[in-house]
Parts: sequence; structure tokens; C-alpha cells
Amino acid sequence: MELEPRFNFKTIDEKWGNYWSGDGTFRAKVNPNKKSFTIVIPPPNVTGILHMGHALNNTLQDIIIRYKRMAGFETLWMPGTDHAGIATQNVVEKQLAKEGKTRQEIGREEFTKLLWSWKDKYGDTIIHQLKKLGSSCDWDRTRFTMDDEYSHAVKEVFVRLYNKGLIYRGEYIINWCPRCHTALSDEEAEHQDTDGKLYHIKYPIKGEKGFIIVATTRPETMLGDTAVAVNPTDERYTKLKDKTLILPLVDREIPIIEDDFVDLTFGTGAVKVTPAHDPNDFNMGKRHNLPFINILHPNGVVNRNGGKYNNLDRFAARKAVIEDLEKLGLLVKIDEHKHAVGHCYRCHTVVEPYLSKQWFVKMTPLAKPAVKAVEDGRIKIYPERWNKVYMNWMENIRDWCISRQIWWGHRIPVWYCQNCPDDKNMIVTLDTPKVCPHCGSHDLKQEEDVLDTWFSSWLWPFATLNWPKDNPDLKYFYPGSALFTASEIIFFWVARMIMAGIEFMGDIPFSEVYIHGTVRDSIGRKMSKSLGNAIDPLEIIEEYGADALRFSLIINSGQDLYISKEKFEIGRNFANKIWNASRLILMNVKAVDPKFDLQKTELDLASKWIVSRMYTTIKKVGDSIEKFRYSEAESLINEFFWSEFCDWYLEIIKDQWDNPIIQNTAFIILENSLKIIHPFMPFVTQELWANIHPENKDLGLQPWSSVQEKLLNTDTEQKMALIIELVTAIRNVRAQWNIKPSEKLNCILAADNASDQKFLNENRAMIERLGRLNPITIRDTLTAQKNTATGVVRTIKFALPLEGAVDLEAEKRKILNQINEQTKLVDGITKRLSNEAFVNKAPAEVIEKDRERLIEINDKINKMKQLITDLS
RNA sequence: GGGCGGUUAGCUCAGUUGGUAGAGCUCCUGACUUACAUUCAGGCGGCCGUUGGUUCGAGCCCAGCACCGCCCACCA
Repeated sequence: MELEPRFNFKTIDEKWGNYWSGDGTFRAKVNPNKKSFTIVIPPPNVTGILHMGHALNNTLQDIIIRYKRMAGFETLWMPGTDHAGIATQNVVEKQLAKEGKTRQEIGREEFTKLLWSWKDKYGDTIIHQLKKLGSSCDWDRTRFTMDDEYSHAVKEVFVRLYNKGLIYRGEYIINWCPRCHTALSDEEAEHQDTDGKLYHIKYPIKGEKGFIIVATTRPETMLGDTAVAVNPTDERYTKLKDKTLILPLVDREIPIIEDDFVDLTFGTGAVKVTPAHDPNDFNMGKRHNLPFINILHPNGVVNRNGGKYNNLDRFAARKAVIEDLEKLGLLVKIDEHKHAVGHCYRCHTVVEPYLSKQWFVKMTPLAKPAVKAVEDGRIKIYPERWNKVYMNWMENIRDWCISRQIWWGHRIPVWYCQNCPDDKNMIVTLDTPKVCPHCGSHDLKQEEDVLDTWFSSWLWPFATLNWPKDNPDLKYFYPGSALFTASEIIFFWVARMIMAGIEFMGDIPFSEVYIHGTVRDSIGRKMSKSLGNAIDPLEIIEEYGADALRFSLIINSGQDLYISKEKFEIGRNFANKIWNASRLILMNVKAVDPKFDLQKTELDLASKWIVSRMYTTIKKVGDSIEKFRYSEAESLINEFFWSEFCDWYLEIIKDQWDNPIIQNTAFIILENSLKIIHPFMPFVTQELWANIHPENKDLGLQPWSSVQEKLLNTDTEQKMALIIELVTAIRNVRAQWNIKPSEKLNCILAADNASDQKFLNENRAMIERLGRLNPITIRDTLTAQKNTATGVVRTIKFALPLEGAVDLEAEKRKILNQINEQTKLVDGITKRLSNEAFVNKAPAEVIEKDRERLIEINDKINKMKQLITDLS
């Protein structure tokens, strides 16, 4: 079939994208004859739209899954999406707001219906986009974290943990998002350093003229103060110990308490205590039996407890409080103060430490075995430095707040009997109970809260395989092999999956974790919609092709990636190169001999060389992929295919296409190249493969090339390197002398020994072709001739007749420069060799190498000096 | 306040047991050599952040410092 002169990625991306997503090529089946290799996709949010981070993450997974599939594993790449509670609810709420409605107005049931219909309509968007990338998932298995089976697993886990005493409910200070109206876990509150203010406020002493000055960053919380704390050792306050203070603005009498927590050196050493709005104050409140006064509505507006500030938003209240204090002369000063402020990870609103009744998971018992799994190497994290991050978090783990006051998510499987007393009314069960087991009442009410989305995500590696049902898939594909994710997700997801896997499956969920970099723009900023610096991967696929997107992302994926549009040209160009090299070969290979065997055929130097290079590359690429060194793998492929195969080998054989050995060799190199490139650039390679092998067209199901050790040949590689060096030197001279490619030059090559002469003779055709030379003359010495320039390449000398237009002076200057440089090298080596310490202590082979080099360079210098004489 | 990572060519980065500093892009020169101008050939360009130490020898190992960037942390 005739190929177009350019790789037309548009039609080909579409053709194979459809093929792969439609026919189940990558269906994973239990196969006792094969080892399994499983990756679970980090499920993107149903609200998600493919961004560069996804593109990178999924390309990395696809490369290894395709590689392993070809390497003979039964591979499962489990796809799916995450219901993303808060994020999705926010999206649908916004939509509702456009119609002027709120979710409260339409009610929970209606709103949930709306959420589902939204999910049904848009939830597949990102799945389609992942297919465009070429992701070879088992699409038939696509899961959603709110599928019935999955929900069952979530409930099962909740009940099990509850029965084990690892889930409890209680009133604590949690991170509250006043915009999303829900509790957040500690991980979901993102702390950002903020330039804030530190307000110093006078609290008058009851019945006296004196006062205590407290410092705070959130003055509005004083409305809920129930004490002022000082350190017991603080002499400044000893005599005030038993006094009472009058809380300004509220006129509440509050005690002065003593607590070790207070830092004498910070502020004034006196701390206002707001037990309902600060975690530390909460603890102090517990210790000292203080009242807990909640001053905020869930939406961050001051409630009735705030007296005259009732109905003011928290920030408006702050302003008002400060103004009023100022009027009263109670505001001492305002200092600039940098501190970390928590923000909601979904809507970036400043979170409020808020006292409320929530559900928690006790984490320490779960963390212990998870720490051990990494400690003893059952789970390896790449790059290794993330180990510490993981360990540090695990060892300081805090209980996990899992309840959310939203409607989109797994409803907590807890019912409250309306007849039983509050401390005995709880029913925790998988199935909706009809009657209260304690009193028989039918008046039961389900817990309103839903679970944190991550409380379902942490089950992903086994819940997607229909756990808790015992089934062959679960047995065969669990535990998984590798996990790919970004560093932000280590705590949210990776660590928790490890804990859940060990707890519920009794085994780690995966043995290798690869943490990849963040995609940034060309000046290092994170790509984000709000900054407007995001590059849309779909746009890149349109403009450069999916293969280009994948290739360019990976080649830059050593650490964080700095991406600009131009970078995708590299990938596009490489895809086009593959296309055209194939085109050349397919045009010239008339007959492929199925019995042709490289091992049994006598090959010319160049062919032996390229075959050896190919197997070396195959070996190295495999090693690199196994070690997650993807960009290295791509560089190896690029070097081999483009530089060695296209630029050298295909040029060398250009006039030998009528030789069947050459045809077959080139064809084999092409086939193997397509195979090793395929995991990286599946589309172009698949299309070409289907051209070559229409009867067996699925390249992704072909076996990975096996390395034929016998065909690895260092001697050949060295010899060819010599030819390359010689030809490069000749080209160099040509370029300097400004000789047109069409013009053939005469060339005299001199070698002072028989074996080198033989070597040159055997390969003269290649040298002549590559150097664009007339038939070369081979002599045993190079006689100095007028009008003859000589250069030196190792032991082989070459000479070219000068043409009239050559700038002799410039040529001489250049050679003199070279002599200069080489002389410096010689000086360096000579100095080292005359250093007694070096000669005595350095290994013999290092010294020997130096000596050889010295001779070699001196030889070169002499030849160049001769050349100067010749040029004169 | 702790921890981690980075600092190598103008830019982005390799440099895997310490033993001649590499690649891609950019730039310059030349070429439409019938697979590819999304190409080919050639070239310019580095006291490897800084100071000290270990060593015959340091981009690589050790210590300090300086910037840059992340992450974690309940000093109001």
C-alpha cells in the first residue's frame, strides 16, 4: 500500500482510537498460564475534563501496561471515575443557581436526581477523552464509585470498621467550609501562608481599672471567648490569677485560667480562649471545663450568640468588632503578621475551625501495618525520596473526619431510633433496618451525612473487582502491580489505599508507586484555568496528534514538566520520522523472506552494527521502563531510531536495496522498532504495523522483541564508530571548504598497517557514499604533497585534494586552534602522569589509558603540524 | 519552626558505583542529496551556585553558606 508523504495523524488517531475503544482488544481475562499485571487508574472526577496532568498520568500508565502486555503478562488496566462529592455537587448547584434555585429549595431527593442525570449526561466526558489519548484500558470494566456494587463495598467497610471500634462519632473542632456547608478532613484544608494582622485587644478586669491584653488574628471569635489563658509560670500574671475579666462587646464575665499550652514568648503571653472555634482552645476548654459557645451559622454568618453582630458575615463582623473596640479604646495595636490560613481544596474559601458532631476513623491502628509495608520494601515508592513524606505523615497520622454535610455521596449506613435515648439510639447496619433492635420502634431516621469521597476511593483497588464478593477476578488481579499518581495525592489516596488494602484484603494493593511530576507552564507556574496558562491536551491532539502529545510529555517527564506548545513539535516530528522511514522501507522491500534469520546470515558491517544497536536498545528500553525511567527510554529510542537507523543505516544502504539481505534486515529492524516504540506512540506504530501485517494487525498484542544476545557485538559497534568518525571528519572538512553536496571529492586514505587497510578496503563503498567521494585511494603512508590537506582520525589518515576556492589562512588558523587545545590536554595528562602520588595510587588501567591517550593525542598533533606545513 | 528537592551551554534538562563534561531546543553556516524541509550536514557555546574538606583525582562523596521551589506544622 502506498503511504502518504506525511503522517496524517488525524485520520489515524481516530481510526485506531475507535477500534481500541470498541472491540475489546484490551479485555483482561483470568489466565492461569500468565502472570497478571494490574494497574488501577486514579479515577478522575466525573466532573473532570482532561488536562495535562491527566494526559501525563495516563500516558505513563499506558506505556507500562502496553509494554507488560507485549511482554507476556495478562494485563488489567482498570478504568473508572470518582463521584467527587463536593466538586460535583458544586457544579450542579451552580447550574441550579442559574435557574434561581437552591438545593434546599428543591430538596434532597430532587437534587440527588438532578445529580444523577447530570452524571449520566456528562460523566463520560473524561472517559472519552482518555480514549483519545490511546489509553488501553479494559473499558468494559469501567467503574464508578457510586455503582451499586461499589456502594455495597463502601457500606461494608463502614460497618466493619464501626464494629471493630475504629469508627466513632463525636463533637470536635473540624475544618468547616462555610461555602460548601460541610466538614472537611485535615487534608482537604489547604494551608496557605497569608499576610494577616495580629490584633492586640484589652480585656478589662472586673471591678478594677486594669486589663489584660490578648493578641489574636481572628478578633471576631472573641464573641465566643469563655476564658483567657496564661502560662502558670508567667510571673507577669501571677497576681491576676483569681480575677475575672469582662469580655468587651459582649460583657460576659470570663475567668483567667492557667495552662501550659500558652507560650510566654508569643504576643503578650495571654491567650483568649474560644473553645468552639479553635482546636487548641477546644482542648483547653475540655481541660478547664469551659463553656463552648458557637457564634457562627454554618454559612459563616454570626449567629445570635454574637449579640449585636448577629447576621453579619464573619469578615464583616471582624471589621465591625475592630471598629467598635477602637471606639471603646480597647484596641491597643495592629501588627502585621504572616500566618498559615486554611482554604477549602474545592472552592478555596477560607475554612473555619468549627465545632460540630462528625464521624471519624481512628487511623493509628490502620497506619501501623501500612508503615511496615513500605519500611520492609513490600511497597516501593519511586522516586525514593517520597518514602520520607509518606512515613512522616503516617507516623503523625490524625483521625480522619469522614462525614460530609452534602447530598452527593454514600449515605452513612447509620439509623437513629427516634424512641430510644440519645446514647442508645444508633443502628449501624448494611441493610436498611425496619425496626429498632432495642425497642422495636419503626420510627427510624437515617443519618443525613454522606461519606468523604476518599472514603470510597481508598477501596478502589479491590472494590472495582467486586469485593467483598469472593470471585476469580479479585483473586487473580489483586494485588495490583503499580500505581501512578502525583505527589498531592499521596495522603489523600495512596496512603489510605495501602491501609485499606491491608485491612480488608490482608494484602498490599500494589507493590510499586510511581510519583510523577507536576505539569507547569514554560515559566514554571502550575497550569490552571484561573491563570489562563493551561494548555489543553485535546487541542494538542488536534494540532500535533496523540502520539506527539504522549511522546513530548514523556520526554520531558524527568521531574516537573515545563511545557509550552512548541515542545509538542518534537513528538510530531518523531512520529513523522517513523512514518517516513517506514515509507522508504516499504517502497524498497520487494519480498520478505519468512525464513530469513539474522543469526544465520553473513551481514555487512553496517547491518551487523545496526542489528547489534537494535538489540542493545531493546534491552535498555525494557530496563528503563521497568525502572520507571521513561524519558530515558524515549531518548534511547530516539537515538537509535532517528540518529542511528535513519541518519546512518538507511543512508548507507540507499544504493543497496536490490540486495535481499539488506531488504530483510531493514525490514526486521523496522518491525522491531515499531514494537519498542509502540507503548510510547501507539497510533502511528499500529497503523504501520497493520500495513505490514494486515492478517495479524494488533501490534499491541504482539510479543515484545526478545533480545538476541548473540547478535550483540561490541567489536562491530566499535568498528562502525570508527567509520562514523571518519565520515564526520570528511564532512567537517567539506563544510569548512564550502563544497557542495553534489560535488564529489577525491580522497586518499592512508593506514600504516595491513589490517587497517583491509578494514578500509572492505568498507570503502560505504565511506565513499557517505562522504560523497570519488573512489578512494588507500595507501600505506601519507606523503606530503603540495595542495593537499591532511587530517587525522585515530590511526587512519585521510587526505583531500584542495580546490581553488579554499581559504587557506582560515583553515590554518583552525588547525592551529585545535593544536592548541590538544596541547593543553597533553599538558594536563603529562602533569598527572608525572605526579608520583597519582602513579602510585591510581589503578593501573587508568594510568595505562592515560598513556595511550597521550600517545594518541601527540600523534594527532604531529599530523596536524604536518598538515600546516602541507597547507603552506 | 521542621522536612524535601533544585542550582551543569542562552533555554529545558541527562550525567547509575569518583577516572577525557553530554542531549534537545535556540543561534550561526551550508544543502530542495527522488522517505521525510515536521528534513539533512556542519559549527558556536560550560572556572558544573558559593566556601571549605576527603582523595593521586570531585559535576558526582562530606560540611557550611546563598538563592529558587515544594511539602508538613495547633504559637493565639
